Amino acid sequence: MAPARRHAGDRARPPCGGFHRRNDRPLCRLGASAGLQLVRTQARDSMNYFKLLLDRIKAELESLQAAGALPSGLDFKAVSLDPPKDPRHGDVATNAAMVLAGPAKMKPRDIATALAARLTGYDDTDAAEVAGPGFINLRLKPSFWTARLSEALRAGDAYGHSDVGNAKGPVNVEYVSANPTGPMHVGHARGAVFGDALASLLEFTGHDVTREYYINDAGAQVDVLARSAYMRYREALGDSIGEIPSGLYPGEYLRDVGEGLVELYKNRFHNAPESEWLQPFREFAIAEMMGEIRDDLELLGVRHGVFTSERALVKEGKVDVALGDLRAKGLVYQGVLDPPKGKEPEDWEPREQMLFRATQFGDDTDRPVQKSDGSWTYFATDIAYHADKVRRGFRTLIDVWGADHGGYVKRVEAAVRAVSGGKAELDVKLCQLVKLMERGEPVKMSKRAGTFVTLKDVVDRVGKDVVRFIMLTRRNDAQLDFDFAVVTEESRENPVFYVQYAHARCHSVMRNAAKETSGIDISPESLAQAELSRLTHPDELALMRAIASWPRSVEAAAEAHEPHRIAFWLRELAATFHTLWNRGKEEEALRFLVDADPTLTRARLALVRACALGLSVGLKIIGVTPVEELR
RNA sequence: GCGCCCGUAGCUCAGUGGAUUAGAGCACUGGCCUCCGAAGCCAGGGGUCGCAGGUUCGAGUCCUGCCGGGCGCGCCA
Repeated sequence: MAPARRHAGDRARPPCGGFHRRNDRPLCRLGASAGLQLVRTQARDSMNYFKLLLDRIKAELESLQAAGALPSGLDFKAVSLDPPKDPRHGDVATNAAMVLAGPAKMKPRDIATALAARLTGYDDTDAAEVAGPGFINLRLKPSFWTARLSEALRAGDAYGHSDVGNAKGPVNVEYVSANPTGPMHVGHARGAVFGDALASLLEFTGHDVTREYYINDAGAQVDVLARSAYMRYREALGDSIGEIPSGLYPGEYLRDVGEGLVELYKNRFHNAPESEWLQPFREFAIAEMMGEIRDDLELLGVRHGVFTSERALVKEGKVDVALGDLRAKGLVYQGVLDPPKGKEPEDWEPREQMLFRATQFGDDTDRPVQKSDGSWTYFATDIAYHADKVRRGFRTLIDVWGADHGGYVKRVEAAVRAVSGGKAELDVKLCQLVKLMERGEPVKMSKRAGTFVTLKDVVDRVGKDVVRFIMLTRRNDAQLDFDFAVVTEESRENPVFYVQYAHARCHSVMRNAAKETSGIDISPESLAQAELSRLTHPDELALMRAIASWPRSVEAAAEAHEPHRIAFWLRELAATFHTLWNRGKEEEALRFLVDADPTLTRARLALVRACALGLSVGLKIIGVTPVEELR
């Protein structure tokens, strides 16, 4: 298995392609963040209706205090508002009475009754019922939901956008970071999509995000790459090289590199010793591989803003500096590790080496930072790399890795704590395996047999949008089956299709409206003025609720660093819409376009428009192009 | 052996800082197209949330142990 260390990818033939030739500029920054072209809005109130109602509840609690019905000096922090599991319990439920009962030295039900009485007084509230041990279940009137609908329409493409991330400082999302030794495979695609979607999600919630790729161009593997390229170089010069020796990369993809080397150097290194060609060949091959990786990432619509070269990091002495700092703090020392517990390797010998005190920061054992030849270990450069991120001002670091690097998490987390003095936090997101399937049968992959499925193969076959969506239909830490048959199917089983279909249907309605019903302005701004009180059917309300849940869902997904929630939310909204659509087939009065009643039609178009808006905003965050027509 | 992740309906999986009677899709059964896109929708059955303890007024959710699966485990990246 290729030692691809992290997953994910991104691309575009480098405007900053010269990173490994110009050591003076290891970092290239392309300002543009890919994906969303979001309207930057002024500080805006959150449209999260849970927050809105929570504020209301806290205000009423204060009124109760002012009235002497509740002791003063209570902390309302634990008061929360959530959707009840059972819809029959109303629209939202608060635990206020229960969490305050203790501190207030009152019975939960007494607090609940008093609070409920006040909450009933609002125009948009139908009922506030005390239930169970002291919950207050709120039932909201349609006017509450139409107000949310109107907000959504007025917000347009910025619906759900918020500033909650502003306060958290710059965030660095490092993803893909595939080794520049060969083409990317499906596993990389998952990391690429995950990282990119997460970055977009964070941007959408007001975070200052940098998308970063770490180029692992300093290890022994890139020497292997250079030697492999040398074989292909000789091959291109007409030598009969036979089978690629084991230990080198046999891939056909290096033939182009060999030819490129001939073009560049002619036969200059044909019979030269390795010491002469290793470095130039390495640089050339790495540049070529990174070019391919960037091209592949471009296919997926993934673009990083910053590429950091490991080799440059070392050359600039950043590792020496970082380790020197740690040494000065007494966090690096010469020592001998205990053998791994339980299973002792046969060739185990106690060995004195330079160690980082990872145990002081939550790791299980201290970790070596220097090899016996005096060069730094991979971990040492990683310490320096993360120290550099901290130095650049990031306080939240997110690394997206393949699950096979799980054993590495603790030590890097420890390193980040150590180099930042606890000021920065690292969240490592591990992406589990992707299993390629064909109608339920695993697709066999073997690099040797040439049945290796690359990222490009997959994207070429099913398209960028399908790959992106499917990669987010499972949590990152769960294995994912990617079935070629299913993901190209046009049925409910295929979530990409299902969501796109809902979006297309919305636009179909609007197209018909523009065509058949003259004089209706279907722009969101105009529809926000529609007489939304005409929307009263339970399924219409259900759709309004689904749309209204967006701001809270985005915030929660961003906070949890879980972009898959966006994909789930989209399916939910699509399902709610399909239900309402079909209601119109059963009952003609529920169709969206009612010729005899333009006012009603306008209100329903507002609902459809907002639904399309929700679907498209969500799709854009995960990098899927919303389509207005399927065919 | 140690560490991390996972274990929810026959299958694949959600479950939002613990809270009122645990959800969806698939599969299975039965319905819905002279009608805005039936590529869709509706209805029905189906679960000791791996097991055992613990914390709590309350645990799928937090803690401990065990069982099962995945990944990793000193100068590889």
